Amino acid sequence: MPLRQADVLQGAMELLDEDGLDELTTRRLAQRLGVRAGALYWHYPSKAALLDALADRIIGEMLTQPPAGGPGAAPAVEQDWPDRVRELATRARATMLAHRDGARLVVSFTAPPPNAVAYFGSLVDALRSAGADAPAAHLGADVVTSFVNGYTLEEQARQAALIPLDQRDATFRLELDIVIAGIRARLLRD
Amino acid sequence: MPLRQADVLQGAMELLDEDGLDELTTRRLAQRLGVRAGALYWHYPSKAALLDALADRIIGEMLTQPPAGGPGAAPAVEQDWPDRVRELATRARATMLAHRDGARLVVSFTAPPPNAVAYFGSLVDALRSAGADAPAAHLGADVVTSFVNGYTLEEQARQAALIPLDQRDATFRLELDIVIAGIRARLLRD
DNA sequence: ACCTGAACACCGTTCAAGT
DNA sequence: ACCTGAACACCGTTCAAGT
Repeated sequence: MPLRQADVLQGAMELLDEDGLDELTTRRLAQRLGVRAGALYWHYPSKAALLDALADRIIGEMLTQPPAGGPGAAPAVEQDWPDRVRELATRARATMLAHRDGARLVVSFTAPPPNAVAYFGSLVDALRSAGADAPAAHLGADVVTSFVNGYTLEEQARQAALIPLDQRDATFRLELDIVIAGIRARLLRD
Repeated sequence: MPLRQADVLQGAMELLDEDGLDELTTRRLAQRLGVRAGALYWHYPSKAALLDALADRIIGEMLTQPPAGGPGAAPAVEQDWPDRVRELATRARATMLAHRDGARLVVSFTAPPPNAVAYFGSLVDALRSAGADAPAAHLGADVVTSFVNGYTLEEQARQAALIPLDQRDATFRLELDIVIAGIRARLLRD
């Protein structure tokens, strides 16, 4: 049976995880799919478009459920905003680290794809729920995003396997808390 | 007269600024230097090594004079630590923006080259002078670096020319101040 | 010491033609 | 609708041989 777009994307994901971004060529991907390189252009207009779709798929893995009590939720523990921001930031980093060259790929799209917009929106919502107005929440979401991307990009580039993961986790957590403290001080008390 | 390593680096810098990182190929660089591609390998062992050198040269442009009153300096205004951090962060962003694909290139080296180490050291010194102990200063320098890199990378990627520069400058400044406020709260008062 | 010539093993992309 | 075959215009890198 013929290839569908989803098969191409799936193959690209597997090739990325196995061999990394530099080995993810149209020819190698085509070979893995049992097809010639030219065939890919029936499914995606360019390699760049395929990589954008791949980035968006990875970003999709960062998305969590909305904050707390939806309909039928226990009235229970409302997650406070720092915990919500920590959850989103932590998932973003973990997701990028889970894929070879994940940070490099995620940071390389040209126009923000749907899931990137959704992710950013979750961050904005968390800050609005804490009392920030729209411009402030946008600013805060942007600092968090920039920090997480910059941090993870460097971590992944320096093959940080030299430092054990739990230690890197702790450092990330400490630095993230600095950013959160800054948001509290400058955006939620001014 | 024959080419020297410095000529090759200079040519690479010019080609980067004119045409961007994707057009910076060994063949095009060689052509600009009046030489065949293979000749470059007498000066640099690989294209990656050349790009590392180029990144380090750009990072060198971020370095400023050490903080304040050296020998013979006016006893005058001692720069306080937030201003020093702001200066370093602002110069880093401005330098990356000044070169086409500057952020992408700076963020892509494998092992931190000399100027990157020096730059990071300046940031650490600024925080130590503010009373942070060594681990805290390191943490703080790292948050600033991650933030600046993540921010500038995205800014430059999204061809942010849509938004006027002075407005982007203002946003950067606001977000940087959030990071600085976090450092003050978590590293200089605990 | 520094470079050429020529090759090797690749790339992304296009497109007539096939089924 | 989906793919092949074959080409086009490139890559980075190596290395004998030239000067």
